[in-house]
Amino acid sequence: MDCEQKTLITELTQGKELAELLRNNLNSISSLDTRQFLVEQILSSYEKALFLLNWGGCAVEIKPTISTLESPNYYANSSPKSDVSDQDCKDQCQKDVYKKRKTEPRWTEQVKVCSGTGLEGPLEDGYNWRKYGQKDILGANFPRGYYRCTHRHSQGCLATKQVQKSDQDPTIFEVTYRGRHTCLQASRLAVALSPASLKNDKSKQDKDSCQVEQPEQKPKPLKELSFNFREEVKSQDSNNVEDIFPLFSFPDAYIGNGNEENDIFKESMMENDFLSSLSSAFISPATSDSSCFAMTPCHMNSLGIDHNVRTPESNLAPTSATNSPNGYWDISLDNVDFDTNFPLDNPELCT
DNA sequence: TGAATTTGACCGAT
DNA sequence: ATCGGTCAAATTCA
Repeated sequence: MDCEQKTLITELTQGKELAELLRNNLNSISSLDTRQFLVEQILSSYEKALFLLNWGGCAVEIKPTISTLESPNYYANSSPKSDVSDQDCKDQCQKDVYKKRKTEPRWTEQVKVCSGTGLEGPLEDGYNWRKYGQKDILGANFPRGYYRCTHRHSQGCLATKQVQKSDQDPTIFEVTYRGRHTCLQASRLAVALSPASLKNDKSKQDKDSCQVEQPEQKPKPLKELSFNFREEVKSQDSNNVEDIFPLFSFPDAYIGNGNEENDIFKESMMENDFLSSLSSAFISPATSDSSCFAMTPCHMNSLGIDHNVRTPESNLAPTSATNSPNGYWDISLDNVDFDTNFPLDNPELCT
């Protein structure tokens, strides 16, 4: 086993132990700071592990994030030339941003809309999105809507998604996600767990129904909690391991801030053993990092819901979780549960 | 009145 | 030159 793998296992093991520690702390009266510290440590471990998987090597470096790339200071500080005009710098920044965005993790989720429920149109995925464009796509019957995270400017979150009604089945929306959410959308959970929202969960989609350009996503309850209103069909479309191991982050509400809603959350977690399911839930690429309530394909299977997996670039060619052209996807969802037996030393995973 | 959406223009990739 | 993705001014909404 080489140094790379050892470091990787060390980081993942550390992350697991920290997570267990955090779980124990949830039952105690430990301070918020303690729990936040644990969360930060967990995130740090996973970030390092992801870096190793992405770039290899033993030395863990800090690669610039998108937000830092887009920061004017980043380029100002990184450019050795002082005589570069502002315009040149701006142009270069723009080019690099485009390049970087092209390398963002990307995956597609298909959302089947159940007619007659009053919930036509893709339900929100728990994040707040703002529409920034719409395009007619060559060869497609329906336009494609472009959405970015509402917190793009306030928190520098660069997650985006594209929503397009399927040509084959207009009841299916193909949602392509790009980039991870780096924002903290605490309202997602707080709202979701409020008794009122749970009571009135089915709601307010009427305005947007049956429009491709519809999925207006203002802060609303987590629909993953009522996933029976839709089927999710997910697919992988990325060579980026972050799709498989999306950054695991807790919104504020997960961490706890002492308010009533959070108490409800904690009770809910204890009652339903939510934490025990997080390890599998958070690997759901379609819901990315903090969508801990999302159903993974495994869950869907367990519920007897069919799912197909396909990639846009493969032109709808059916594939499976274990049939990916890229090596990372060979880590099938069935195998990934952050079990201590996770086969990191399997050479096949590194091809 | 601020936030969200619409839509034509612009830009980079191919 | 064309296409997909993004920007940003205008418009609409709450």
